[in-house]
Amino acid sequence: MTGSKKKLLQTAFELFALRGLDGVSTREISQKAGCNIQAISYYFGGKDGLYEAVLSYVADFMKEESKAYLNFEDYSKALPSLDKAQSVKLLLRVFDDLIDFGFAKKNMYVGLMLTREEFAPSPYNNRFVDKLKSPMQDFITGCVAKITGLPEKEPENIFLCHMLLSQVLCFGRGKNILLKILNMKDFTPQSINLAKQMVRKNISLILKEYIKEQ
Amino acid sequence: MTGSKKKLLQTAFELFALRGLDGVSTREISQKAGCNIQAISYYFGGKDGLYEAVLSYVADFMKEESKAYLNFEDYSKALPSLDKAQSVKLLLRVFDDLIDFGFAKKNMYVGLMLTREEFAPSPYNNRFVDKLKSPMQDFITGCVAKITGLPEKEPENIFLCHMLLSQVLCFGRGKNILLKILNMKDFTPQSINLAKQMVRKNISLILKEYIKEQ
DNA sequence: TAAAAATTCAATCGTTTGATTGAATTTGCG
DNA sequence: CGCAAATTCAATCAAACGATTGAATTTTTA
Repeated sequence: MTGSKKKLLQTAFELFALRGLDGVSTREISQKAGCNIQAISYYFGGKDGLYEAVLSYVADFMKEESKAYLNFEDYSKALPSLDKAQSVKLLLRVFDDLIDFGFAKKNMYVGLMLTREEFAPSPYNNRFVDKLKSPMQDFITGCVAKITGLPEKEPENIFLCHMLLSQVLCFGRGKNILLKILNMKDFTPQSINLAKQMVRKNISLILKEYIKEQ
Repeated sequence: MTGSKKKLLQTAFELFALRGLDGVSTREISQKAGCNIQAISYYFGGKDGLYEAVLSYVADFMKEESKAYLNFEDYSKALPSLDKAQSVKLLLRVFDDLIDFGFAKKNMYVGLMLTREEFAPSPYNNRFVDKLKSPMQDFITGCVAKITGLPEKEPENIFLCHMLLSQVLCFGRGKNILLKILNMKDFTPQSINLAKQMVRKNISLILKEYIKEQ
């Protein structure tokens, strides 16, 4: 990939993540990328094409990132051979990783983009859903169903997954709000550990209760 | 308020909630409101003024709505005279109300607007923060601190509040996702009750654990 | 009812938008 | 080198944007 193309993609990525498709003009993008406006048409066929390329870029980044961890397809495959205790352990580890991911500074724009697309999906949103959202969703519902004994598609299981996941993702999504409340500039490793510890504690508490009821 | 002004405000409210300030043109608003473009300048001084007016309108709507319930200032005032069990009860009732609010169809655009402003605050966002967000935040942190015995401003207390609240708000925010997963068109009273019941169960579980540890 | 105020309207302003043109320049390759 | 492909550029386009003008109309008030 040429320098200009890469620079355009990176610049557009950050600007789109911050302000959305309608909030950024092609002129601003090209200017901040240090190249001509026409390059957008040349490389991406236009503004929409650039946005689509950005989404693909983010999806690929996540895929690459998840080679080592957060590989939900592999987790789902491993699930059948695990017992309940092991499933709980895996789920908690995944949540730990998700919190690390959400807090990592280098993932800031990725997080913004994912949140933005979740709230107001663009026509190219399937880039995320297929490669990312669905595998994660599938793993979590399957894992939780296994732990609780609930049918996977039952509303109670869906709601439970939704609630558990929201407790994890709220740290990535609410970073700025939390920093403001805590009157801090950045999260310390200690506070990240605290978040992970609290998630582990509360979620295992909830799951244990479900196991107890069986 | 004249007919045109009201119609403009209502139309702009729905369009801004769905697509944001940059996503809607004054022409579309005035057309769908059934009046001239110039009326926007006449009544609101321009597009930005209209957006500001929409935010005020939403804040007032929430204030009005919360006269009967969700009155966080009153809850905070009542807090000192409550014991721990009563505080838990109040918190759970507030969460119940929040879920009802989030699921109510008539609050759809309000919910979108609040979510949008939370994710990407406009310059007029203080309309919400002052009238709504802060009182809610204050009540919850105070209430939870009282229940758990944690200092109100301690990171652990802040994180806990954040996690608890996220479990509640996730139903309002994730409505569409949930409906899609559940393959449903609308939430039934039963499923709303299920959500409330699960929130009550999980949150009281978490809080009880904190009480136990003291 | 007549004057005044409030409201609505069509027409148009200057700007910004995304996109295109066609030429200039750089790069890769025999 | 010399040619062709790839890339970059300035200049410009039509369309959409928010805003304004000034007249027409309706409503209010005395």
